[in-house]
Amino acid sequence: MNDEIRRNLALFPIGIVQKLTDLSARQIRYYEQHGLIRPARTEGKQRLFSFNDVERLLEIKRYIDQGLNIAGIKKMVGVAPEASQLPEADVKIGPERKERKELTEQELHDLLKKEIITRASRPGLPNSLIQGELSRFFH
DNA sequence: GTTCTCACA
DNA sequence: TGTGAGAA
Repeated sequence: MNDEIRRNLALFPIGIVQKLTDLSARQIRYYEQHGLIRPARTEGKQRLFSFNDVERLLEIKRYIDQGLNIAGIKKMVGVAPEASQLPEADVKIGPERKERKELTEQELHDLLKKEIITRASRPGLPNSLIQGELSRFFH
């Protein structure tokens, strides 16, 4: 499984993302409306965020803290005009899987660790997580 | 229990 | 942006 796929796997429900980013569900949904992120959806309409989405939210959060508004952030992050509905690497979490696997704190840490390790081993760090934000993941 | 959408004092 | 209603 390559990084591209792994980074785009929709894994987290909005609740997890809230903790990861310290953003309110309201804000997260609001940013989605403005095309800043485009999480996948389960058949039940629930949002599923990928690592890429989380990173982008952290990036957005930085700009918010810097006093930028949505309009300014759109330019910074680069909002794909008609990308609001583009199919993203989706994950099968539907009827066929009776119980949606719960993401425990431990599993979450493992996932994040692996993700971070792969980035750390690649000096090029394209869209790396910010050092300061990184600490949030390791309590 | 969690998330979704929609609407508003 | 927050919050509450009503549904899934």
